[in-house]
Amino acid sequence: MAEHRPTMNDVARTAGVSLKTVSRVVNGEPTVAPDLAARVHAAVESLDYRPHLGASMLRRNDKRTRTIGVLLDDVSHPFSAAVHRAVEDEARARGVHVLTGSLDHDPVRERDLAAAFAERQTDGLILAPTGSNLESPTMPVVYVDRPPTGAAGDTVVSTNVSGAAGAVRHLIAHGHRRIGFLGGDQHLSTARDRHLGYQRALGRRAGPAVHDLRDPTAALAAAVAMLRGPGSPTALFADQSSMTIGAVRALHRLGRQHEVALIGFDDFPFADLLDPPITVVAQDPSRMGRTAAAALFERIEGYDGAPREIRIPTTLIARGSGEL
Amino acid sequence: MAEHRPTMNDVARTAGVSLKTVSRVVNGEPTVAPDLAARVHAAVESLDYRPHLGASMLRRNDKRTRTIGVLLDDVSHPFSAAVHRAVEDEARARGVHVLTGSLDHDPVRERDLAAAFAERQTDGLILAPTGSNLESPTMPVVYVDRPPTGAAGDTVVSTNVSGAAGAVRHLIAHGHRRIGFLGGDQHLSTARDRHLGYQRALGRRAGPAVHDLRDPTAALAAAVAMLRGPGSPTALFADQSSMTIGAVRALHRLGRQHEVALIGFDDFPFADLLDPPITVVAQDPSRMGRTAAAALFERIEGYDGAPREIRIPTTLIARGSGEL
DNA sequence: AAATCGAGGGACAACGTTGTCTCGCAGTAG
DNA sequence: CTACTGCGAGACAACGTTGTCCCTCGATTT
Repeated sequence: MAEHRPTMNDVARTAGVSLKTVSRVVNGEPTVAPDLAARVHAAVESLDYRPHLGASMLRRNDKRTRTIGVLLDDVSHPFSAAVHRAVEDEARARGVHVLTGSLDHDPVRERDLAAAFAERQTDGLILAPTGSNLESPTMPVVYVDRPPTGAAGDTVVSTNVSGAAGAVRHLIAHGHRRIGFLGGDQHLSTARDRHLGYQRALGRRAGPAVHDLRDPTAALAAAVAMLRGPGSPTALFADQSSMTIGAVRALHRLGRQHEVALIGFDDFPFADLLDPPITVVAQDPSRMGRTAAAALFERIEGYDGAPREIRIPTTLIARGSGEL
Repeated sequence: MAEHRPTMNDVARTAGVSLKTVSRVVNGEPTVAPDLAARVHAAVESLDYRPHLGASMLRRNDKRTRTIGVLLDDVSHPFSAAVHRAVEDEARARGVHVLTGSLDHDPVRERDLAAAFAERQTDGLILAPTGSNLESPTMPVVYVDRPPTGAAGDTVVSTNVSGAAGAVRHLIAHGHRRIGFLGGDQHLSTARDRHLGYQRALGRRAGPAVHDLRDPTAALAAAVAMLRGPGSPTALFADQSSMTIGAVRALHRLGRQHEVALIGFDDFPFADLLDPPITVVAQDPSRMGRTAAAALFERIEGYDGAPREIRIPTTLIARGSGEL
């Protein structure tokens, strides 16, 4: 015959009890006699019965799916990956599973995936917003890395302005006056905030700045041009790790890695093994992920306070490249 | 009133058609008059109706959930993260979503998560097996990075033996005779295979070997001990990136990074920026992920051939640390 | 010994959707 | 003018599970 998934009815028949009793046992209700429960468990084992999640969800439509969605820029990027892992750990502690997606800063993908997750009835969403306006979400959402545009919700961000300002002040304290800025996509508030911190620390002395760099290669080219140009800076500030990598490559290519200072925003692996070791403003992506997950689960549990902005402090890790 | 999710019935009422017609429109059946379809679409929009996935799955129980599971060692590890991203891209191209989990080499977690995903009715699973015996899975599974124990299935692996042997032969060709081995958990076939490649290339000349190193710190200590001990090797081979990092730190700490050669299995970010740049046997995790996903989708589509072992070639990237 | 009580367990309906069947109606042929 | 065809659309049942209600049966009380 056609083999079909065993149902509660099948279990009930082999255990010699009623359908409802099986349901009780499976759901752990206490009002079942021990011997019956044992018979049911045995039948479940022998048939390899698994409850049909769809049917269960249908009947008690209040039930959580115990699944959340996590939409980040790129799950293979170290920052996103660390956030993802931290969220997963928090979720696991609560028996919740995680659906993931990489957005690559594409608003269309953001909208599609958010809608798909909504349809799948995830209980909530952790989102690194692309910056386009989003429709008001149909489930709890916590934003991470940057605030949403055109919506409100709990947001977990790094202290971008003060972190960048601290880095630049560190350079100033070591005697630098001409400090170049290498920045990514200005549509993202992180890039804007870090540039703002840079400007605040320098005031009128703000040096050459290049924005909207797409990748390390673009940053490399921009850094080389900046260092060869007139009024060549004595120090560089890079607003994210891919910019920092480009800057490192540029300095090595020019052979000036020991005479031009460099501080990067966001730590990266092996920064301490380079020559010179790279001074960075470290974010704490694990803590950001944990915090975002904790906030999301509070919302899922029903907390209904005003949107919160949670700022995770950055740490200046002086390794030698910024103190030249 | 209690606000509840709009149902097809609500849509039917506002559109002034029957329940079934709404079902037809939502499912894109062609036999609906255009004006009715338009009315239904308008009603769907205005009510923000979303089909209830559970109910849908219940009725047509053949339907795919269009979700797969991906269980890797640690989604924040660069190798796993790259595999994950590649799988996600393949899945997206097919309109499939991805549930993730990090196993941390824990067989309990592997079993729990695989069972949970099965219950959620994922269409398939991509798994980096922990090495414990697993029960025969209830859905298509493709193994990645290493083959399963006590089960059979499509498996996507790197050419571990020949890759490691090639690296060691590279060292031999540059005059090295005493070559130390730094290896991870021998329960994993990757560690065993890479050690086997090392042994094959060296034959009777196999040098000092340390196994079961847990992390870079352990590898650092082992490398220092090895280099200070009698018959100190002139070259090191590290069987995975965390071992390589430990070896790099050890060489730097001893100040011998320019006199002891080093080749690591698995590339890592910025290996080319270190001093000296690190020669590695690069895996291709993106291709492994894409290949695994492609194989999984073939299985999901019903392909039922014998289990395949797909070997993804490694590439020796000579950067300077292995040619001292 | 009769009445009461409580707990275990079963019958039944309902969740939101889709497959099947049927019906109505317009268009066409006989 | 009737009969037939075909297509669009509605009525109804069914998917597997859980909530509600009720019944049974043994134990306790008076």
